[in-house]
Amino acid sequence: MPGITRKRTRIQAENENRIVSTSLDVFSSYGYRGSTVDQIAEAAGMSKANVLYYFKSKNDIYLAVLEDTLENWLNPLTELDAEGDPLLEIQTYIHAKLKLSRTSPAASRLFANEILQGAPMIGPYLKTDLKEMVDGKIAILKKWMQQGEIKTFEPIHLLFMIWSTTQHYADFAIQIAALDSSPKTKLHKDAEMFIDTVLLEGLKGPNYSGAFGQQ
Amino acid sequence: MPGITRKRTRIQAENENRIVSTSLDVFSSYGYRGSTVDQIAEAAGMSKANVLYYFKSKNDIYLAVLEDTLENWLNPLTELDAEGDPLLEIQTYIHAKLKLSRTSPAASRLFANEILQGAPMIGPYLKTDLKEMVDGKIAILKKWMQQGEIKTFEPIHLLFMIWSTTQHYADFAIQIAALDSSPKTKLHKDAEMFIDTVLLEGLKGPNYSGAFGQQ
DNA sequence: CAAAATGTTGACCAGTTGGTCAAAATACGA
DNA sequence: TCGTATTTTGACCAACTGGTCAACATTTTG
Repeated sequence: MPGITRKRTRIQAENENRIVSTSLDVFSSYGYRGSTVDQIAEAAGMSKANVLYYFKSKNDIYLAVLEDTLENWLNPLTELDAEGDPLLEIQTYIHAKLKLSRTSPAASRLFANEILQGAPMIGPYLKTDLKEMVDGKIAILKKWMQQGEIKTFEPIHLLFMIWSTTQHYADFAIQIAALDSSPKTKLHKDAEMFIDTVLLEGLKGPNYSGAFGQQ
Repeated sequence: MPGITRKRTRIQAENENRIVSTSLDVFSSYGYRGSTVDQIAEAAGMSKANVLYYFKSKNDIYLAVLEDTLENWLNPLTELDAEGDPLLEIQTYIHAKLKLSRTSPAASRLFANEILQGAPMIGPYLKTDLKEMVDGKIAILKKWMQQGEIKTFEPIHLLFMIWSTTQHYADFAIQIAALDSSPKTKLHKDAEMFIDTVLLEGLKGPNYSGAFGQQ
């Protein structure tokens, strides 16, 4: 049994990685309920029985995929630095999230699916670890507001706007493709320009004086 | 057979309505694949066989629910008026979408699920009817840009930002609840204030002179 | 190289699911 | 009230799904 053995063999490592990485595509496309172990097995190029030799249930595969993706997906927010220039920090965060949306749309859709279905797996994580990190970042935003660097508002809504706006390009890619035929590089460049222009300009507070110059 | 008879009887009308309206909750909570006819039957308070007497398949129920919801959900955009004050028109649209997100979160989630799964049902609609409407509204935004009423950018991204930001409060309600414990009325009021403050301010163009006054 | 450990899979199983059908129950018009 | 049309449902079916298992294949190791 792979789980109990002291050392992971070469084949174990290879196959577990293969299952997890190909499962991301499957789960993100069809959701948990909509994905079958047969689909995963075919995507990974092995038999269903073999998939279930490495992960004892479909749910275990799903958990492994979530864990594998979660850190990467939420990482950029940790970089938001209280000591940096406020608007530049926010812009950097936005760009990082936009880039993730472009390079890892499947990860975004995996989470969107999970949350839409009521976050049955990551619900507890949201209320503890994620909330803790978010609370820390909210404190930073509040400080910037008090310093007059950005406008004053309930800070969590800025995070919601950044998350929703950037993730939209991954989660609703099908709708976007139906409405806009421009190539993806142009689309994402335009998106970045729009968000920079509007959001960052709209955030500037009374005492703002930073890398963007006063207008 | 209910579909063929010339007149819909009272009972037919009642039951079909009941099935469609209770199915919205089911489909929006679990997605198409995750919902079962048994769940729908239980939610509607009748036997599965009876549900399938009124709709010949699960897919037909889903289509009826989508059709029933689609119009309502996309309606506010039609109101965006080329002759109105630009920022006021946009603000009105944002408020209408926020209100829908608050009063009909299930509708929002139904579409989010459908789009996430690749829009298998409404894909064609997106490329024709919706695109046509959106193109018309883009033309209005371009006019406002040329008049200097709002900043210049690729206009479709404003729609994307409004859609994503407002729908986020319905689609990601679970995550929001995990991160923010304030009552829903406060949450939505704060959201509206934030979006008004930041987005509308960020949109103002060089020649702007409207209901909001010059700052 | 041989035996022990690990890896692989077809066949199979039980539970679920979408959908059918005949028969019973109810509503309704004359 | 009675006969016809509509409504309702329990029993049933075939396809699908997650998961098991014994037998076979390959890799690793002494």
